[in-house]
Amino acid sequence: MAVESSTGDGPSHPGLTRQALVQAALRVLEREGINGLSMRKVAAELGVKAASLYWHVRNKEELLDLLTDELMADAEAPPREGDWREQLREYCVRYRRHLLGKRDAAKVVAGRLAPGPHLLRLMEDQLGRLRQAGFSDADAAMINYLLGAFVQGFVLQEQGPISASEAMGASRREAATAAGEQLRRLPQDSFPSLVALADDLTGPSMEARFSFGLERLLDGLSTLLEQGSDVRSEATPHE
Amino acid sequence: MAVESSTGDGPSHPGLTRQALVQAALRVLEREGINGLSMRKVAAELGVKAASLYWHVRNKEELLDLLTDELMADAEAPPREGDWREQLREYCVRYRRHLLGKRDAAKVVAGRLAPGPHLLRLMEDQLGRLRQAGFSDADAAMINYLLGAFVQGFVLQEQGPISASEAMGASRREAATAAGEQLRRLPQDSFPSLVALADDLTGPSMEARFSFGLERLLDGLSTLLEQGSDVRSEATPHE
DNA sequence: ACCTGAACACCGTTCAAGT
DNA sequence: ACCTGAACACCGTTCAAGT
Repeated sequence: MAVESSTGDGPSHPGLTRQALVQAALRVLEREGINGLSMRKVAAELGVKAASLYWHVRNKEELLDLLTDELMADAEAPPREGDWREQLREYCVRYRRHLLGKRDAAKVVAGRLAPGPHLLRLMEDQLGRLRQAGFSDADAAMINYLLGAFVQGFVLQEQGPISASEAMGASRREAATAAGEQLRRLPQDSFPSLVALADDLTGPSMEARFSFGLERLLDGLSTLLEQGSDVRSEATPHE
Repeated sequence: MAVESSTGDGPSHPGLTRQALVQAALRVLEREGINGLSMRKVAAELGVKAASLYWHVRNKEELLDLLTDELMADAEAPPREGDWREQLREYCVRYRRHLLGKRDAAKVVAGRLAPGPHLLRLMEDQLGRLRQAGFSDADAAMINYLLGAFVQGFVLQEQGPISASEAMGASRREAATAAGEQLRRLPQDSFPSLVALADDLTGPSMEARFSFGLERLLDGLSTLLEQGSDVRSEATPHE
C-alpha cells in the first residue's frame, strides 16, 4: 500500500530502532503517566504490534532502563560559579526541577541504578568538582551517591500519591489542610506534640522542605570538609 | 456445604473485615512481592472472589494505604538512652532495618503520606524527643519529615532493581563489580574521575552508604542546633 | 448487608508463522 | 532479519443478580 522501498537505509517500518522505542516510550509516559506506559501503547505509538518490540528489547525492564537514561538527556550541570557549596546546591535544585518537569520521572528512575551515558556525563562532572573542592576520593564517591539518592527519594515522595484521596479531587494543598485538621483533632493527652505542631507539620511547601533538608546536608558536608584529612581520608587536595 | 452459622458474630465468611483484608494483603506481599500483589490474589487468600473486596474497600489504592500503616505496626522506637544524636541515629537505623525486613516495603510505602495510627504513634514520639533536644517546633516538624524521606528514599534504592540484569541471575555484589569493570573501561580522557574512582563508586556496601549519609545529616542537625535561636526559630527550648 | 458471575477493557510475554 | 497473529495467563473495576 504505502511506499516501502523509498528511503532504503532503514528497515521497512520507518525507524523501528532502540532509539525510536525509547522516544516513543517517552511520549507515552508524558501523555499517560507511568501507569499508562505499556508495551502495547509504545508499540501503537510506532504503528506496530506489541510483539515486535521484543525483537529490539529483551523485556519491559530493559526498555525502562533505556528510558531512565533518556530522561537524563537534557539535564544540565550548573555553571561553575561560586564555591563548592553553591555549586552542589545548584546541582540538587536543578536535578529536582528536572525530575519534576517530566511526568512521573522519579517513579521511573527510582532505584534504577543502571547508569547510561547521559548520567555518566553528569557524574563525571560532579565528581570532578567534589575532588577539586578538597573531598577525598572515597568521600566524593559517597557524596555523589548520597545526593542522587536524596533528590530522587525526595521527588518520589513529592510526585507520588499523597493518599487514596489523591486519586479523587483534592489538590495537594487541600489534602494538607485536611491533614492539619485531623492532627488538631487528636486526643491531646496521647498526642501532645502532634496537636501542638499540626501547622508546622502540614504547613510547609515541598519547596521549603526540600530546601531545609538540602541545607542540613550541605552543613554536614561542610563539617566533613573542615575535619579535613582524618582517619577516613588522607587524600591530598588538588592544587 | 461448610458450617456457616457456627461462630455467629462475624459475617457468614470467616472474618471478612477490613483488618482481614489488610492481613491477607500482607501475606500476599510477603509471598509474591509487590508485583504479585493483586486484588484477585488477596481475595483468593481469603477464599473469596475479587469483586467482594470492593464492598469493604473503595479500590486498590485504599487497600495499599491501609497496608502501609500495617507495615508500621511492629516498628519500634529506640530506647531513650544517650543524647539526641544517638537517639535519632538509632531511629533511622531501625526504620531502615524495619523496611528492609519486609518484602518490598519501601515500594509500598513510597510517597504514601496518609499517616495511619501506627505511624502517628512514632511521629509523636520522635517529635517529643526533638523538642526536648532543643529544636524549635518548626525545625522539629521539618526534621521529622526529612528523616522519613531520607530513610524511605534510601531503602527504595536499596530494594529496587539495580538494573535489567537484576531480574536475571546476577547478585547485587556481582552487578557492582561488573559496573566497576565498566567504569574502568571508559575513555580516560573524557571520564578521568569515573575511571579513577571506579572502586570508590562501586565498592561501598549499602550499609556503608547509608551510614555515611546519616552521619552527614546528623552533623547538619548539630550545626542547626548550635546556631540556636536565630531568625528562623525564636522558640523557647524546653527546660 | 454482603458476596458472586460475568463481563469489560486491559496487561507482559511467547512463539510459530509469515515475508 | 524483522514483524505479525494468536494465544496464554493474567490484571482492576463494575454491576446486575443472588442470598
